[in-house]
Amino acid sequence: MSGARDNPYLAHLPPNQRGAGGPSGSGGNDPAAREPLYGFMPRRVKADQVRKALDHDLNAFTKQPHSAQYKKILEMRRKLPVYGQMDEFYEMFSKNQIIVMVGETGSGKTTQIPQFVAYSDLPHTRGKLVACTQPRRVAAMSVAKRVADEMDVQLGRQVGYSIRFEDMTEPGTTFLKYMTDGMLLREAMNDPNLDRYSTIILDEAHERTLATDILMGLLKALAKKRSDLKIIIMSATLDALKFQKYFGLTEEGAAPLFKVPGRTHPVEVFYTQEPEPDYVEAAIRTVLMIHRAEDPGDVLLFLTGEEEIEDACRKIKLEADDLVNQDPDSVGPLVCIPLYSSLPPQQQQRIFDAPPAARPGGPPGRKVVVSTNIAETSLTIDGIVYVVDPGFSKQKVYNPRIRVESLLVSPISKASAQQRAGRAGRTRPGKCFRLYTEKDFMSELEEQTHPEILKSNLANTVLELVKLGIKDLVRFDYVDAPAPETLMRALELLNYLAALDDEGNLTPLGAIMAEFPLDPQLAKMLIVSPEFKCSNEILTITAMLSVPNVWIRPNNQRREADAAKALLTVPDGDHLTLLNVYNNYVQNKHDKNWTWTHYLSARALAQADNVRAQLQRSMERFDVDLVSMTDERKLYVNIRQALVCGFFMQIAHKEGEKGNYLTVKDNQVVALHPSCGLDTQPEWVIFNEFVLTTRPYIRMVSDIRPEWLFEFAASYFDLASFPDGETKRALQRIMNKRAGKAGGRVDAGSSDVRDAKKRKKNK
DNA sequence: GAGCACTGC
Repeated sequence: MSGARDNPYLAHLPPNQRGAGGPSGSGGNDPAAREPLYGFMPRRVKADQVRKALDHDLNAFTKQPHSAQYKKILEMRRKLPVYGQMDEFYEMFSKNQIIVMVGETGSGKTTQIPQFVAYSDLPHTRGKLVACTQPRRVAAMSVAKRVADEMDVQLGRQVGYSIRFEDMTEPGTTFLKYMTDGMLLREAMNDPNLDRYSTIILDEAHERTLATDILMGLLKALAKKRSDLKIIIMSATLDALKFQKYFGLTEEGAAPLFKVPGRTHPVEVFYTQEPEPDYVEAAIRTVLMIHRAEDPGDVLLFLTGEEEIEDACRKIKLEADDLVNQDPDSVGPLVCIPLYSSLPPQQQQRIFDAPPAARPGGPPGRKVVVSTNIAETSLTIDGIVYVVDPGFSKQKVYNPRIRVESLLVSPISKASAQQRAGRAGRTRPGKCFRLYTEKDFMSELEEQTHPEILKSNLANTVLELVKLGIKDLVRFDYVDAPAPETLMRALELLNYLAALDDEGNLTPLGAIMAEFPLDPQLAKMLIVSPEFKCSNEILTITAMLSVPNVWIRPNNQRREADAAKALLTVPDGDHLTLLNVYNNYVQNKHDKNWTWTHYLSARALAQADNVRAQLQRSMERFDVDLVSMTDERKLYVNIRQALVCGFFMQIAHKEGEKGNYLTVKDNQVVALHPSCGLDTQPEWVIFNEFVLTTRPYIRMVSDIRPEWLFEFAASYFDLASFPDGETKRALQRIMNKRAGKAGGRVDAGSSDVRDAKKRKKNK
């Protein structure tokens, strides 16, 4: 590849001057005065050239004069640690295809490195883009905005972002794109070579999200195929060596490491002398100790969940008030603010309030934020000087045997503890109080939090990988390989859903399922629903099942909330209730108080609306008809039949009269969740969720007819494969009764929808 | 008669 030929800025130069760098000085005819990128050769750019371009009167990418704001921001950028390493960066970037980069908080890597890359790749001259992925939507949006300001361009033009529901880019103009990792993975499904990109940067790789892990595997393979593609993996320090080894393209070689110092303040860490038997009690005690004895500065306490947090906030407030009552001069006023994701945004904003003002002549006030892990990565609170870390968080665990994900309060990792401590040093030197011993920290805590790929049901991921053309899932080059049983369970499910054939190849149905941003069961149900003349309703139910719980139940208004819920409940099943709630929501959209008076989450319902619209677009794209029927009784039957086509593996059978159910095949004893709206206890039910809390519950439950199981999921309900037991005997009785009657229907579970459509059209 | 760590498509 010839740099000179690719670079339009060199075209007007005689060949002997090409690549020599533009002549300096300014004269009327000096091309460098009109062209900031004069003499730049893709991927051979030096830091000196870039510094000159940044100081140029004209914007390198728009050719417009710079704004006054640009100069101000540039001064701030010059102070970032990463800015001082520009020479080193360009040297390493020019010589290597893959770089691993570590930079602590405040190094500026997320905003600066993609810009550095843009000056080297010159993607705008080659119809390419530089991508930088983020695990979270808000990060992608806010970083893109910041970088657009730094580059003095309008957000959505040269610099943009792409997240679900919002594509803030302009094809042909945008050359620097921030995006969620999941979004890039989606793009890879339709463009496996990711040809649009000249460089791909995976930021926050140490968080090890499912999407980032899969992308790392894909990019490693892609690097061998596309020598022009450069890759940068950005991570926290502790994981760097693992990534360097993983991305070493030769047997012994490791990818080079680029290190950027952070710019944070020191944090002094304290441990307890003895293990604490009750971490919540110890945490409250520590917060009050800080309030009495430490200098002014806000406190961040990490707890595990909503209930624990609300409880702790009440207790801290009570005890702090006690202190004031005993001796008004001893301590200042204290506010305690809870923080967790299901809190409405308005209440989340309270964490940014200033601490309470001191009483006249009294000690200064203090703000205490009591938070889940959301404050560890997703939200940053300035002004925190003290962190209290009991060392626990709720973590997802997956049991592939019974296909159940549950949440368990577990000890955090060293990496997580370090991240928490770091939250104390953002504005000035801070202190971190760990409510465990130093010995336990050293010997008991794991180095890293387990990556998501080891803790999740992989049905979705496996379908994506197969769609990406990965044939051998077991031998795919994972950074950390999931348990073979997890992969087997996923393959089995996809085979029963007819997304994969018996050889593990993608079926035409599976190819469509992969295009829907849904769990495979939901995708299957939605795609077959036109056959049941209820795709309009199934679309709504699918959207409602894909968003957080829409019901709000405040502790002090439980009865009112339950009464409001009863008004919208359909006794035939929770799925029909969801449909009813959505339809009522749409009918009452003009009434701003409607969601509030019905104890419904406006946020979740708006999200359902959004998801529904997106899914509807996908349906149109793949010719899945949007149909409905007028006979309501028949409609309710058909909806539940469509449910069976997706969730036939989640059936339970009533055992005895005590309200116990037994799940089919797995034979787990479960109960209907108390939130379930059924007015009777039907013999056969279909459920969406299995939750393990005080006892095993099934949630989102609807009444079904057992005959449907044989009718719509014959291959799964082949009784020869069933373990002996009451469930099998009950199914056997129904089977025998059916055999008495003549005829049978096609198993929709294994038929191909597109063929079915064609058959219909040919009639 | 009870929950919902956090993301993402």
